[in-house]
Amino acid sequence: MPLLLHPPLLRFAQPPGGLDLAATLDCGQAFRWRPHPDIPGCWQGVAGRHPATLRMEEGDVVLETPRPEEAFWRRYLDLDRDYAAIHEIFRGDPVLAQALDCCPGIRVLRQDPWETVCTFIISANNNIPRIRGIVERLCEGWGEPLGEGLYGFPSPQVMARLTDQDLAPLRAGYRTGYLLASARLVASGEVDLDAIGELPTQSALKELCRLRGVGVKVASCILLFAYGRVECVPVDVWIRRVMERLYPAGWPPAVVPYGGIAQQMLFHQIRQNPRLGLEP
DNA sequence: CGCCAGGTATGAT
DNA sequence: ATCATACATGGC
Repeated sequence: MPLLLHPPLLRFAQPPGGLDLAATLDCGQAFRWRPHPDIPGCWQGVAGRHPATLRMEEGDVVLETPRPEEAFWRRYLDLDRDYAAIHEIFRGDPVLAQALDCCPGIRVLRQDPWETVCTFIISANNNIPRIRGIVERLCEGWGEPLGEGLYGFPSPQVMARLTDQDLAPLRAGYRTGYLLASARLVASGEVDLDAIGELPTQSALKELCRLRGVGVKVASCILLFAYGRVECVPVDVWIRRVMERLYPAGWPPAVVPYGGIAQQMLFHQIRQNPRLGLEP
């Protein structure tokens, strides 16, 4: 069997601050990556309409993908952001220093906005394995075939024409209606996801909340995980507990501009060890 | 059976 | 404005 599913190779020199693929691709910000069944440390999946297999080699990122779209992947993996400098700031705070020891190479992705809208609508009051399953069935049913059993994420135009019955196989429950209503708002241009990228964070948040099934928390996830607004902090039950307990006055001032990255590290750490947020 | 899962929408104070 | 409750589904 070929080692390389997607022969054309793309290689990026070790980014500042490093990259931990497992921590980054499997930490609850993206739902379409899975460990390669045979090759340890290797991940395969789809970003938007771009399939790929990823692995690390001596600190470098190595990507197998049908077309070598370097700019796309550089942006997707946030390789141009200096995480080493951000880690330096986090080192000044005992809690974040500890989180950093736990997951040093975690990065915040810049995913496709529409895909992120949908995956986080689905995430509400749901668990991660089930979110994965619903997203997978959505793409297999309505996404563009990309070969090798992979599918792109269906566009808002395609989803806007679907019915409740079309999406019944997803088993998404009441979120199905939210997906369809949101697809129609985006497809009609009533909510403009490109324009939102140019808005100040507060206005962008408000605009995203016009979508069905999108409240403040989901909107924050979209700004953080699709638009690179790393100051945005999605507050779920876990993070709320941690913040109340450990940062009653909010982040240290130097951390504020990178609160979303700090949040992501803490979330990852909690998932590995649920103690952090809970006890005295 | 009841509880929970990266919440949100809705209607009542 | 704040607060309680229902909401589909599946795993434990």
